[in-house]
Amino acid sequence: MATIEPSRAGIARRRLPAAERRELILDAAIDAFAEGGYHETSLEAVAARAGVSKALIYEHFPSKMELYRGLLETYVHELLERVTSAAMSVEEGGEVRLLAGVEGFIEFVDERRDAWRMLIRHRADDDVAESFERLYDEVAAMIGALMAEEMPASILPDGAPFEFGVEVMSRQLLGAITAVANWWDERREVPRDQVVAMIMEFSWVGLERAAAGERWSPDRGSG
Amino acid sequence: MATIEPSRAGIARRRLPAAERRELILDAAIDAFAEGGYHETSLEAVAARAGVSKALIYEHFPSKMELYRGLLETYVHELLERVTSAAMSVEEGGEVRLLAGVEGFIEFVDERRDAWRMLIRHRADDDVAESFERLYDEVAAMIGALMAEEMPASILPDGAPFEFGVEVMSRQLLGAITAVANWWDERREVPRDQVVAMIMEFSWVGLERAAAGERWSPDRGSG
DNA sequence: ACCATAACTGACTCACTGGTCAGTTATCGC
DNA sequence: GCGATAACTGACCAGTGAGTCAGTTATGGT
Repeated sequence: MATIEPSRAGIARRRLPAAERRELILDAAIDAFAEGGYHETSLEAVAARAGVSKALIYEHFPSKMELYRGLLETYVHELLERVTSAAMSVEEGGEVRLLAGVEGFIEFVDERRDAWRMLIRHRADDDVAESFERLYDEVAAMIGALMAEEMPASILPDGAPFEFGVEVMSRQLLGAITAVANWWDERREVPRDQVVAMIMEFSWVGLERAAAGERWSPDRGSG
Repeated sequence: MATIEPSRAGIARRRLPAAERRELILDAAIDAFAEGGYHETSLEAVAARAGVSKALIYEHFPSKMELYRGLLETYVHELLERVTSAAMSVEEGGEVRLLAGVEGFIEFVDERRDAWRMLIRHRADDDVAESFERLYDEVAAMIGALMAEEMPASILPDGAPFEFGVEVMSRQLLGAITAVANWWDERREVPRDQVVAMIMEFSWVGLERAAAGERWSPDRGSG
């Protein structure tokens, strides 16, 4: 983006205060990692994109890994925060709350495109995968908590433990949302509302029935 | 697994016919890649696991990438084949067919644990990601085709093109299934049938309603 | 028995990249 | 002005890993 040529008035090229430079590096890093993933992106490439030397990056971050992980944590947190606060902002539970949460999620994907890509695309090595799984776990847990409020205690066949069913349900929901988000990422022309609607269409009815105590049973599938 | 020590009777240690050795290398490669992903797994490690020298691998495969991609293609194909034939083996459509497809999918995950992990875990670099996306595309397309048979022409809000809604629906389904499969991968004590039931529970009711022409509408979410 | 061939290997090259360090220079408080 | 300090860099190191090659040896067909 910003070519660091001294064209821009010639002032303020080098010697930024640490905090600012740090920010620029962070920006460059999101771009770079979103584009290529962790392993494919060399620190040199990040440095080039930020218009600084690789060595400078080490003055701001202890290692490539920490830089990446920091980014991850930040955005995992932001996504989580958005979904949670969106869902909590409505009084009612159930459908309305789910809708709010989904909207918060999709909003994040819409507005923080690079961040989303970085989160979802390449999970890099096991170290990072762990951070990434935390996103999944936390979001799923949150969804689960919301769902738990209004679900009967036995949505799982054969009376398995309660949280069990909720856990799996929320993971499926998250999986479905993620799938749509990724699809959407290459079809941005589809309006946001429609994306939300498609998610609700697929997910809500199932959850609603489950909440009402209706259960799918294998017997139904044999006639 | 097979330590190549000449302990086993001492016979037939080295000098296998090419086809057999190739198979052993392939097996070792699945294990290795499933465990660590593409980038984290060195060819040397694969070689060690197969009990041969790295150089020999190059007598069977042109590059690490080709080896990996070959594996991917093979299992993508197998998964696809399983799901398709399972779904096609039932006469009826709708729920029964979905059930069969899901069962086929979960069966694959169950029986080909390593292959599943290799497919899902680390998508490696863009080259591989492309192959991987094909899996998603193809499975989604297949599911979509099955769904299309019995869905009304307008499950998408605002009358967007037909395949559009089916495409997204099938992706959500696939996303949900994948999420459950990954969850299950660390909880193998849960019986297979229960996993299938949980998927049906979440997905079917939504699809069923959609098939019946019921649509979720944003209006519902405002009261 | 023997040799042509195919299986197989050790030891190498080469490129890349994370990380370091000694040194250079802008900048800011005085 | 002028040092002290903080921003910044080029050049380097060390580890790693893909891919190669010249050569060794088992094996099966005659």
